[in-house]
Amino acid sequence: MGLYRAETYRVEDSVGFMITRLRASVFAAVDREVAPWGVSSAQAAILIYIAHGRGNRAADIARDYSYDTGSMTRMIDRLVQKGLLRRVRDAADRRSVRLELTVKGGKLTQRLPAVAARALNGLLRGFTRAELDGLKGYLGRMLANAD
Amino acid sequence: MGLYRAETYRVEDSVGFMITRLRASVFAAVDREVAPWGVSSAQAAILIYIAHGRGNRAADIARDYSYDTGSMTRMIDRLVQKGLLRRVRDAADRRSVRLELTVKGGKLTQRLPAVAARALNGLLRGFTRAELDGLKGYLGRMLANAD
DNA sequence: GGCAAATTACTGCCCCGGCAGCAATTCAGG
DNA sequence: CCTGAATTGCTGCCGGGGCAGTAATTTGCC
Repeated sequence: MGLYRAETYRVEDSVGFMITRLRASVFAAVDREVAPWGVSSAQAAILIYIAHGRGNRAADIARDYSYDTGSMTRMIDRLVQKGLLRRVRDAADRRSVRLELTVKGGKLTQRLPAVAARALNGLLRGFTRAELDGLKGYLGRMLANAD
Repeated sequence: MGLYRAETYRVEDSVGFMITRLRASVFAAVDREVAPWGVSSAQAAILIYIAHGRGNRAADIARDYSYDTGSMTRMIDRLVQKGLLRRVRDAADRRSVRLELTVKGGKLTQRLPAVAARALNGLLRGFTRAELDGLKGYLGRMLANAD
């Protein structure tokens, strides 16, 4: 009854394999673009999140990006070590650590959206707006099925 | 001119973010299914490749799956350690190591395609054949743009 | 008010994967 | 035949990410 059957299953035909490969390509493309600024694509996503004022605690990012909080801690470690982010203990709720962009981090982050957009547009060469919406619709439906 | 613009760029709207999330969901779904047999989704893909007789050297798998050969070495290490795979030095070309399924590995691998198919079908609930083809078409076009 | 439950951050341990560099081996051209 | 190039597999090092467990703190409920 399903679309994939055991007898004819080939890894390379599976949508899982294609997505794994494409994810690697997206990472590589964005990494290439942001590398001159000394950050990775995953790090850039964190910086943009904070710069947009969407939240400033590790738990916020972990929730919105579906990340593990343990991974977040280490991700922030790397950004702090690069001098782009600062940890400030929250006086009101002392369990929390507020994340603040340093001056250097703020300047850098202004550049990142344009750079990320360029990388994605390269991968979407030849796509119409409607096709992108169609693709995102398919991805959204699979994500909904995953819950 | 591109579909994404710096001024309106939001990480969660980007197709890159959705693909990253979906890849994690696919991994998690397949991992859940194959976990009872003591392997991961990535390991299952290697075993299926070998069982299908598509090639039996690390370099073959690395090429067809777009993997790094260093990663392959470690992946094979884990499968050998679990007693599912055996390394046999090739007498004809002594640079090569032929990979052979052990009896235990062969028995296990027979089960894997059905299990992987079930996981994918769960993620594709509600998809028609045409929609799956449409999705794969989009993914294929992005992959082609990445080269 | 006091105690249980939830939240936040962190840590250790694991798997996955890229890059660069290496040694052994094979192959191809002069 | 011999030397340089290519291939194969391995290693160290790094970033990314999940899971489980822990300590500190806050919150909610009796």
